[in-house]
Amino acid sequence: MTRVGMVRADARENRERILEAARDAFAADGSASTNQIAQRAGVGPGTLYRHFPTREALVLAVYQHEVARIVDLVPQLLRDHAPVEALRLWTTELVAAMRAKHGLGHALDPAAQAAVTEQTYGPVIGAITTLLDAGKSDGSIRADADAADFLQLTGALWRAASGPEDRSPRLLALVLDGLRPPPAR
Amino acid sequence: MTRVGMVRADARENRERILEAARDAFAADGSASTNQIAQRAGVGPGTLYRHFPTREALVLAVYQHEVARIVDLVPQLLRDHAPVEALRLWTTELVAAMRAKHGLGHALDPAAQAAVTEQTYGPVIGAITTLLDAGKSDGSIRADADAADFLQLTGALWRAASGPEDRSPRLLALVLDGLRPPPAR
DNA sequence: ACCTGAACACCGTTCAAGT
DNA sequence: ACCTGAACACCGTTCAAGT
Repeated sequence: MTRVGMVRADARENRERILEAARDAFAADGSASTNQIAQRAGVGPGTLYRHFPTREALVLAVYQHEVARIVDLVPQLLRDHAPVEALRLWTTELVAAMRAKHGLGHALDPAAQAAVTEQTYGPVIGAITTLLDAGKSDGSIRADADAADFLQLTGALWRAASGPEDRSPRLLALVLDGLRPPPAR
Repeated sequence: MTRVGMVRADARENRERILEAARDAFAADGSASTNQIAQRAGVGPGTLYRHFPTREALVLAVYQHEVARIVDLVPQLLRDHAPVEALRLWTTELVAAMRAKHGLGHALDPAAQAAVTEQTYGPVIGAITTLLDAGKSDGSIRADADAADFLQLTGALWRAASGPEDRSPRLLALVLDGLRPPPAR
């Protein structure tokens, strides 16, 4: 009873091992070759190309995997911390990941970069919205705080993180202060 | 009487032709190969590498050439236009050039990108300072306008220019309005 | 001094042959 | 259905041989 969507176990395992090898290889060197990654994953180059039809597709998959991981952090953070602190920790994680993966971006032409943004924008906005809503509920974040605005500012953060000294924690603190409700009068 | 710094005429010509071929090739396709460029310039690959020891060095030279060209535009613009209009035209040119060369940036690792910035920052700040000073002299630009601030805002401009519709002219108009002196009271 | 172009090691990608 | 790995066209870069 073979069904559509049925995948052989070895194929699924190979896919996972290639993705993992790619993540490690890219972390060490953004310009790691597909053949190197295939070898590191213990598969032939043909197998890599069966799962990811171009180098770009592989890079994109690594990005999406990373974004999904960070988005999934939200519930745990909200369980363990107050909303503003959860938002601070989550944003720190996001900036660190963007910084680590930044070298990868250079391997992508503008079209591919647009694809990444499009694929990841929704989930990231969703995560920020959840975090902001938690703060709005308990009054620690002002009611008109906007997720898209916050993400825009986050873009400035990772540029600040790329300098000689990492000024991003200070900037992040500043932004978070700006989200606090105005003092009652 | 051979002197240090003496260069054979054919060498100088080759250098210029390679640079020109590289500029054209990169404009069409940021990932044009060095061998293609050498062929386009009518020289052997070895000649290209004699003048530019790595691909990166060639890309850097193209950038610097372009920035120098734009910086050199300033006197002409100030002769033909009022300071604020000169600044507007000059910035438009800079943003257009940055946009055209943006694909090139992707071919550079972060270290090389830092090198570009370092090499070009001084002259660009100089050009902006000249333009702002002209406006301060005739009272069309406020006295505390700062060249570094203006350049920072320009960075945001070429990001705005990369979107589906080019919002940069509107943003530039806004920034220029901000440079006007405060109304007398 | 400088130029040429064959050559090198390696790249992303393909595909015939296997299981 | 999926995997292997030799092979292809091309990349950035080098270097012996020419002028």
